[in-house]
Amino acid sequence: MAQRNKAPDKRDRILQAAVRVFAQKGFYVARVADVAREAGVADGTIYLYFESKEALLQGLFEESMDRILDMMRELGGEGLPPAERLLQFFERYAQFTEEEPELAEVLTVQLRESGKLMKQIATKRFGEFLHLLIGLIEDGQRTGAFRQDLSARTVARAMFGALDELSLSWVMSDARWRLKDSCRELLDVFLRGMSASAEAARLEGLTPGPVSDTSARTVRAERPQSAQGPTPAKTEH
Amino acid sequence: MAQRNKAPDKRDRILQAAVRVFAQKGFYVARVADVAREAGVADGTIYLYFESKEALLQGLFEESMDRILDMMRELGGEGLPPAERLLQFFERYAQFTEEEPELAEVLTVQLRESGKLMKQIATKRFGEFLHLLIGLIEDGQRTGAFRQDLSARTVARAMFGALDELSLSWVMSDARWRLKDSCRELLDVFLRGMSASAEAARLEGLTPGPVSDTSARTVRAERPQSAQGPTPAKTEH
Amino acid sequence: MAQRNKAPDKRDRILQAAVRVFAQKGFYVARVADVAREAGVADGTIYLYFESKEALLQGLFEESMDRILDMMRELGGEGLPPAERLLQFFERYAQFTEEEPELAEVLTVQLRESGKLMKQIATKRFGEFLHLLIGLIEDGQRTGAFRQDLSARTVARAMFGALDELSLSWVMSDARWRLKDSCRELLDVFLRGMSASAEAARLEGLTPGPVSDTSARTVRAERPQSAQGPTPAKTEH
Amino acid sequence: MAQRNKAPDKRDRILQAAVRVFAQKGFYVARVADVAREAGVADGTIYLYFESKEALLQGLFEESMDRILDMMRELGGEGLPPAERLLQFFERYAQFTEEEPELAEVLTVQLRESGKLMKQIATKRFGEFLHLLIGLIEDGQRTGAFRQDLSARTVARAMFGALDELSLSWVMSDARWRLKDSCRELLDVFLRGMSASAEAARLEGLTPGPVSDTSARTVRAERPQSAQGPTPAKTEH
DNA sequence: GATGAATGAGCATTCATTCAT
DNA sequence: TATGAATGAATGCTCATTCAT
Repeated sequence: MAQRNKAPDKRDRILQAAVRVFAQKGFYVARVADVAREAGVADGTIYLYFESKEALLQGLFEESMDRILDMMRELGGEGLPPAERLLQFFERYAQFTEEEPELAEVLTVQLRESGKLMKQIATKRFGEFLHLLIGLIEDGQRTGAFRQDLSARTVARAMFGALDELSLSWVMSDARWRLKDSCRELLDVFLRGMSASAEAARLEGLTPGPVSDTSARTVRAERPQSAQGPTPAKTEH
Repeated sequence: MAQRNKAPDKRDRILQAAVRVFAQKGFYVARVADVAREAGVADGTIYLYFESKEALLQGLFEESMDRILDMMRELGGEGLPPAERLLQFFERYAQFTEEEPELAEVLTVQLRESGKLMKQIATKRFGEFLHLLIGLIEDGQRTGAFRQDLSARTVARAMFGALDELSLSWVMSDARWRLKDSCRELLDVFLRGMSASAEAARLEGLTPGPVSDTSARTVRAERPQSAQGPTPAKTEH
Repeated sequence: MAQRNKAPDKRDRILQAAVRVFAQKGFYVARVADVAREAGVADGTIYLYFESKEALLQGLFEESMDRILDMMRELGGEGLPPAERLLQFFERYAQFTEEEPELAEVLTVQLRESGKLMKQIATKRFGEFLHLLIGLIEDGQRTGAFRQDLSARTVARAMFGALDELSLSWVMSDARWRLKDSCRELLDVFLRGMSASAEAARLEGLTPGPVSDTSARTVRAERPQSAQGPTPAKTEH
Repeated sequence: MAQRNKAPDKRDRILQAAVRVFAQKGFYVARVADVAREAGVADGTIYLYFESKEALLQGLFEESMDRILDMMRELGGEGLPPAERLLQFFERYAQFTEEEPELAEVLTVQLRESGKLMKQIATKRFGEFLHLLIGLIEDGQRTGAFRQDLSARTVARAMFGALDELSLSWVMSDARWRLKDSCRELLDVFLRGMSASAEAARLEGLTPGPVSDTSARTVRAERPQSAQGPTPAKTEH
């Protein structure tokens, strides 16, 4: 039966071992004995903390996602503009991946496989995660910073997919470029793409260094269709 | 070794059955006997056409990807503007997913898991796929339509990630909205985000219906910000 | 159903292929498909001539043994002394092995394994084979050439074992010495050992008790029975 | 990998069960499950002690041969005459067979099949075994007790073959005569045949041509080498 | 007769899980 | 709590045999 109180360090050691092993071999290929060896405990010990191999993955998933969710929830104060908060979101996501690539890989890959394996488990926390993004976008839409002809859900999902893919490709590649930079670049594209007024759509001030935005202003007039009517009809998920 | 002559229909039946079964249960959970039953053949028959369960997945992956790659390669004539060709790319991707959701699911999920299972197999064809996207973006950058301060590779990867995620979420949801619409919406965001001149970034003319394209021409001034200073430094993968 | 009339050449090709394949891989490791390929026929064709894989071995065994038995039966005229006929027996056996080492190997090895696999099949013909040897020895005993205190059956069996072992070791070794010479050498030992006239040949001093190497000759008294009658009581098989 | 510490009794129980099962059904026909049942353990338990079915046979072979080799190595003191030591060798071999007929059967049969299955494994220990015999014979040749015109290797191999065959026939027959007696009888023949002093023991009259038993002495001219020295040229293996 | 694609029973092996110590 | 030997159900794969052509 899963214990959460006693010898929490052992439980953690098992979880961390599981992260490493699952990242390296994949959940199905990894053996419980592999995790036990990596954790430095006996096979049976794992079953003192987790009911099954699957429960181990579930525990790993839940606790990791909780940490990520916590990290994401304390995004810079509510007062900050949505673009700024999105930047923080992206950067934290990148930072998390860079700091714990193995965990990121497990989450990234298993989140897919989970569609079959533990839909119910993942759904809840992933839903929350997604809703954080959706909320940020909707905030921007409310304040008028972001186009309102977009489905926040669609954009959020796409953002997550893009972010996740960059993250995965970073994790998979041995050569290590700056994931954070790529994420900023990605956000820049998204922000421009979502910008209600063309000139606003910049990473103004967000990117390090002096960036001028001068050409931005001239653009504004346009997006008639956004004015005239939602070019891309909001889509539902 | 796989036979391609004998009874091609049987080989296909097995592949199709594998798609259904793998989509439903996942590769590792699925039993070879499940595929056999679904295909209406004996267990052993599968081994007349594929060397192993893994080879079955590989065959499935390769042939599907080849079809997708073929589909993507014959994108509208070279003369069309990159934005238009990207739209076709997105639409075809969406259409493929809508038409063969089970196959899409297998590819989408396994492409991740493949990181462990069949990296070498997937890499080649997925690389080609990615390069199609990269090529389209680079074309746009060359013609001046797209910003040149972006890493085509990063954007392509992000695009794929976003597209893939939308596709997956569509596949996973039982309710079926119009994936193609979401993809258009997604492309709209990307095109605006990548647009060299803000005003040019439109889906104008791309979406069905009366859309004027006139403003497009004015845009070309080109990549001021890129000139003024690298807003988001190009990142590498 | 086994056919013995039509296309006898095909049946033979299969048998010969079986000899090669069984010799090379062993009966259990060899696949029916291996034999078919070696024979240049389709898998199914084998079953037109033999009821089963086991029947194939049986056929192979029976026909080979029949040839060997025929060869052994026409040993030099009845008039020849047993020793001479034994020599012919040994030489023919050696010759057969040298000429058809693969077949010899199959017979030699399978005759053992056959203890489990086809006791009944082998028994009959092997029994005949053994009886030829026994007959030769008994003839010698009758004529007084050979000691009568030996069990012809025991000696025959031992002879066969020795012959078989030499044959096997010859077959197994890549270097090819003259098997026939070894067999003659072997026979020489046996003939001396069986010789009725050799009064010197005794088991003198072999029985437990105080024995000295030098006293060997003098000791005889200690083994009165050896002196008085058949030293080694005839043993039964 | 095989464990030797944990529960040595269990490992032994498995080995003993394997002996019984392999003896009864033969290695290839026997199922791992049969051995498990016979040993009173679960199927999987076998794999805690042996890597594979084949490794089980190997372990069985090695440990048994080691026991036999040990038994044979401690033959009566070095001071005893070779004939005496050979007797002990034969008797121990017979005793071993009589005491552990099933093991003897497995070794006897598998030693043949091993030509294909585990040549490398068997070779080493069987080689040692053979060399014990060869050594005994060469000792006798050195002391002048045995003829020096014989290849010790050939004779040893023949001895083993004869011994093995007697052993096998004893094992195979349900009726149980005294194997030890047969072996003594066999040794008697060999000793006489190898005896240096037995002037009567000749291959006289064995060569083709008109030979009469009585004319033995006259014939010699035809086989000059037989007269002058080593009658049968020493043969090599 | 000949073929060889198809069959499916059968088995070695694995590994998540248990439980006596 | 912790252990790790033992368990045995589960499964990928093989291959002797069949039979439609």
